[in-house]
Amino acid sequence: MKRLPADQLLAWFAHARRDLPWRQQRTPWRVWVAEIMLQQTTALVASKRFPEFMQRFATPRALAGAEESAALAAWAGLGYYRRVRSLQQAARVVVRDHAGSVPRNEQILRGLPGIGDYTAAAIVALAFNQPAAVIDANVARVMARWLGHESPVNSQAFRSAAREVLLHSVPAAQARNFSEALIELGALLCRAAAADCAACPLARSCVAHSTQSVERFPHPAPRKLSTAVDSLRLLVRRGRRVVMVQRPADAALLPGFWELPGAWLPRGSATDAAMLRTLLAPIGLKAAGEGRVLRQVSHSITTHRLRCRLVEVDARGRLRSAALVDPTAPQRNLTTESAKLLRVGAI
DNA sequence: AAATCGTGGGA
DNA sequence: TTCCCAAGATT
Repeated sequence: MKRLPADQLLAWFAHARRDLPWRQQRTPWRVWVAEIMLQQTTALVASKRFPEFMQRFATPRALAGAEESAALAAWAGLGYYRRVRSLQQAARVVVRDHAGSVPRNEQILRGLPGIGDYTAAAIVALAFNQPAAVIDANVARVMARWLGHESPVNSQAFRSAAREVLLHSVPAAQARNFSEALIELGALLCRAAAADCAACPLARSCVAHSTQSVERFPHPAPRKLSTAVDSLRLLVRRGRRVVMVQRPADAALLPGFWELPGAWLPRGSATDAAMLRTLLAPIGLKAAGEGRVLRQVSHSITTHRLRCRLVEVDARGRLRSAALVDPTAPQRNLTTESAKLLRVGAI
């Protein structure tokens, strides 16, 4: 079987390696948290948030013992909040079943909430220097090109081919550097849009490069289309505070988060007095007048593109199922959409 | 197993 | 502005 040129890869990594926060004081817990934070999140964003999160939750035990709202607050703005909820659940399992230390076994790790094939392999390799098939989007792209594999990167055929080559190529004592080097190679050289083959230590043996077809691999995934939505958010003042409501605990989207009262509406919906009445009635309020638009921001949530308008409304009534919050110092976990509407300048 | 979950940043 | 991407997991 073809084998990746590990020595050349490691030599390249030795000088190209970026100095990222999670590569300092490497411990299993720091590796784990970093891998979760980096899921679908750029290294630039994660590097700004990682140090503070680790300071706040320095051990699995620290996170396990915290309130969920504190964990969410430390994750605010990173998105995919299920990640931190799962991480906290997993930390509790580790405290309960593993005396608070991160398991070294890939299968045990794989069974913890929020840890899939990639993250289990990454922890084993990067934290414990054990050989594993660490295949993230970067490595998948590198391997698809290097092998010239025609199958989609999420196919079983490609995955098993890549896994076999990786496990056959990884130097037993260099699992950490080898695995991290391939990720780094994908991030720095073998990028999706533009590959820098001239600098690549794998180019000599790369099928895509030798056939001048790097841009053909991997085959692009079909585009998911997004929906345009108008989000109407109401600003109802009570002195210095404003009315906020909490999303249901079983909501598919952002469960348990607080936000300004309002709704998502089909793009172009009328925002007349009747609409205000409909939105305010559930929280016991009755609008006086039509309200006025204070500002508009754009935001997107997975497949939805939101145009968010903040409408100030005078309303009376006895508040139900809602809370009064100081918008300059919100104590609760807000949706980013509402936070954006309140953040832009003073209201 | 295709659809869904958030967000910031760069092109 | 708009589009696309970024160290995936879950159902």
